[in-house]
Amino acid sequence: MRIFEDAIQSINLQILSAFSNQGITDPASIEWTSIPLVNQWGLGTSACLKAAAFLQRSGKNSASVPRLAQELAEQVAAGITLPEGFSRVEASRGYINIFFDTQRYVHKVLETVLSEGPSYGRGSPKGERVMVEYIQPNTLHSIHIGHFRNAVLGESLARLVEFAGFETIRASYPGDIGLGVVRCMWAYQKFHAGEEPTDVLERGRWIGQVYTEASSLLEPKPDETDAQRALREGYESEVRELYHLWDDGDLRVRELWKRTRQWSLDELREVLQQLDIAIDVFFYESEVDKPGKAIVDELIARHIAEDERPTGGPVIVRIDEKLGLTRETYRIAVILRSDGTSLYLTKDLALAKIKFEQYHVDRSVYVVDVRQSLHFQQAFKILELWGFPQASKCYHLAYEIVTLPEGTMSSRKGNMIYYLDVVQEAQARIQAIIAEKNPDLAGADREKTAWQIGLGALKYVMLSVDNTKQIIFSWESALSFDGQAAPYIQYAHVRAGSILSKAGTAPQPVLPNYDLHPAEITLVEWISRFPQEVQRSAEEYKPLYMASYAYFLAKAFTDFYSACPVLQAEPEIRRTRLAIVAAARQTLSNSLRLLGIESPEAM
RNA sequence: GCCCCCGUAGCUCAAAGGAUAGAGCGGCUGACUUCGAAUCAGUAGGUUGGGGGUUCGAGUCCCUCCGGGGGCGCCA
Repeated sequence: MRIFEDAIQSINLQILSAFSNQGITDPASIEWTSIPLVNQWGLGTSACLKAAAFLQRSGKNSASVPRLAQELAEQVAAGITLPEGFSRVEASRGYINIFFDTQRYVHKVLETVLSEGPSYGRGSPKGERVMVEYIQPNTLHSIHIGHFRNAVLGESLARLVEFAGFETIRASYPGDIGLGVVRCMWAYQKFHAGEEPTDVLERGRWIGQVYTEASSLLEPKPDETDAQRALREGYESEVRELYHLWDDGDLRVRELWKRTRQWSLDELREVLQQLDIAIDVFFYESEVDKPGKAIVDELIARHIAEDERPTGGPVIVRIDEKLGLTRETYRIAVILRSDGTSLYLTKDLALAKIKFEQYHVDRSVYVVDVRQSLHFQQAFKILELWGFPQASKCYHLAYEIVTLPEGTMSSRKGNMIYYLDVVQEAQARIQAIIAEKNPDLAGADREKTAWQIGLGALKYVMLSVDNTKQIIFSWESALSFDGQAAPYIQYAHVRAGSILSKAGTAPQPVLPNYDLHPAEITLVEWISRFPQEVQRSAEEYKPLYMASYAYFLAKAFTDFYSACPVLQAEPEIRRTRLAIVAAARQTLSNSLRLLGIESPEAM
């Protein structure tokens, strides 16, 4: 909800009515953006340019569009009766610009922010239920920096969608079964049974190392000897045997599986708590294994899938053929192995059905890295062929992976960057900085603050880059805390808080009675844009917009801070500025919260 | 061969089809006796990968080429 929305609506109607008097039907609605290049506060619209183009197109006027637009703008502007809250209207270069009565506008913004507080910017209920699925780590792995990007992105998205007014369900989908998990179980029982450490975080990482070892033992080597190959193939058949035992529900294998799996889930729970992520529902791959197989049977019966098992093949869906596409697009999807065990896709089909039928979701968002794009295109198309209308409401939020300067991370190469190491290093460095810059902040307070800042900085690194772009991780850049980074935003929040606590009096939303400084106006304008940014970020599933906004808001505050004295100002000015500081602090805090980043009181 | 993503300042990245493409880092010059300098002021740096097209208007949309990354029947 934009401030002065009703007044803007009345202006829109006046413009549209002026258009329709001249037979102009395009544009059908008026859009406003902030006016660049002028040091006055208002909104501008290019509606007359569109209208002029319409007139020319329909042959009603042959003048050049810019000239015609300017004439129209002058004519329309002259006929506008400005509602209360606006000071003047002008026609400029084909645009219509309306200017706020700055003092009244500032008053209105301050009133809104200070009365709504933490709810400032919350959208009205949308009446739709959104499920955000994120955090799909394989068990028996440890959480690495790629999982971190996923978790941070998904959580921010969930917060944005929720705050924007959607009923939101946070779903996590740990991969607790599959070939990888079985390989690791195999290596554990064969080489490391009983060796595990007791500490929760240590144990999660330890089993991750066993996983790496298993991968390397089972990986074909280009220069392997016959004996090595025979050994590896022997291992491989042991793994397949183990998978079949799990599949058949063998009690001992299931017990081993549950025990090792729990180590990873314990680590996951710990990490989620650290990241301040409260998952509403955990789906496990193992739970959708059987339902998935039932679905395969159904798809075969309905002639959507083809069973090639009689001839030694798997169960497949010829998607392009079913859709009548001549160019290969969705290709052929394998939905069940020839030996009858399930695949990723088998299980995802079952999970989608559960989301639709048991959770009644209107929109289903999957936060999963870009390499799974084809998988999701296939899954959504199969759902469509299967007859789920909700398939069109499924959205794969594909994000690019986190790589290293020397290339991709992989357990095989042994160059994994683990979340726990990075966050620990970040906290250590921040503690050192606090010790130097703010020695008074000590002990447990220093540790807590260092945690808020260190983790916040890492989260911001993940959120301030578009999800379509790779992040090349280096310790150097990830742990750089200067400039456009979370600590800058947090610092602005702290500075604002410091002024308020020194002021002693509670800020009130006063009506300013002096000419506001440009830095004051710019800051209040940024504050006023917050609700729109919330909606935009949520509707386009782009936490980046909020990350970017938060920085510009902080920058506007910092500019104000260095240009406008608050506590030493004349009483009337001081009262207004205190309210602006309070509103800025509140909006900074709300923005950071939507990014999943904490707002420290001191730093 | 087919599909998807990316290409913007030296580097990392922003930019609602709109008015003169913006930040940070790095470079250079300055500012702490001031509401704490995790900061600020100033300065340098661009034919938005090339070429066509649509539009009154294109970094943004379409086509094409180049360069980089990813994916493509029984891994997830």
